[in-house]
Amino acid sequence: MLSKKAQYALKALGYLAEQKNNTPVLITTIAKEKHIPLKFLENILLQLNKAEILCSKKGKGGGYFLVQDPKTISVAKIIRIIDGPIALLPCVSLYFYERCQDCNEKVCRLNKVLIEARDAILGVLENKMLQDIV
Amino acid sequence: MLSKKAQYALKALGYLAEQKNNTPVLITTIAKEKHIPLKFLENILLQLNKAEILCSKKGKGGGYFLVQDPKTISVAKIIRIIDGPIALLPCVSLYFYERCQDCNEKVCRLNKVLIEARDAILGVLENKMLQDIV
DNA sequence: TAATAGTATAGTAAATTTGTAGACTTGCTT
DNA sequence: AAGCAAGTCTACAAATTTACTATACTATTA
Repeated sequence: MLSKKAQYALKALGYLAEQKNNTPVLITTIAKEKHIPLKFLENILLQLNKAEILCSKKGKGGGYFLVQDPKTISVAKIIRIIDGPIALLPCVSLYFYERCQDCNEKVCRLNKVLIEARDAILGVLENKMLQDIV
Repeated sequence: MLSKKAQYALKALGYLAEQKNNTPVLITTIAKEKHIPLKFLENILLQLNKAEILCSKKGKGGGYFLVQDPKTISVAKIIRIIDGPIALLPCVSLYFYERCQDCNEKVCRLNKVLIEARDAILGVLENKMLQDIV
């Protein structure tokens, strides 16, 4: 399941993607519009900023705005930045891979099943873009 | 991601599915063979027992054994019993549905995307059986 | 009836999630 | 250059969940 944080991130990014001319929006505005706790949202936006999904402008008239075209940011990418792996176990994760102890991946049948499951869900989430959820 | 509990459940059920004649196996044996903390495993097996995935026999010569054919128990079912929803949000869960506040499902585009994602992953997990992971 | 083996309930420690506080930095405007 | 607007950073704290433990109980069978 997605965390609240990831849900908030998707909502906030959706809101930014809706803006005309990609003009800076105040954190406060996003928080109010999307009913997200202000300070929590600050953290989230900062994290997305560091991941270079969005940019900020300080001072008067500042705020957050998207850096990339909403057509090019996948839902999978956003989820990974906030929640980490999409796969059901680390041993089948593409971006957060960790070896299982107690199990030989070459032989493990569960591994094979979960790789199939991962590919199935990524088939959707990698191809759905921010634009598709506004 | 799957919890340890769900991983242990899959391992334990896999072990039971491997037994010839479906003869009762001691919790202690499963715990040792599969390196699962004994008391934790007791809870897990009890939960699977209540969900009617497996049966128990008390007294000498007792233990746990499968009630159903491993061909008929899906990986999805086991995960649901232990971890609950497979979907990414409650508002797209088939078995653990809860309405979103703050969002109209009829209009919400994220809802549509996550339903697609759910169907994709269930396409795999509902069709992979316990037998497929031993 | 003693030993075996599962049942049930509650508790606890660690980790994670969710959210808060407050001081700090940067940049715009006058 | 002053002063305010707005994002940055670090740390903390409450709530929840996860992973695991303890203990007492019940049912079965030799």
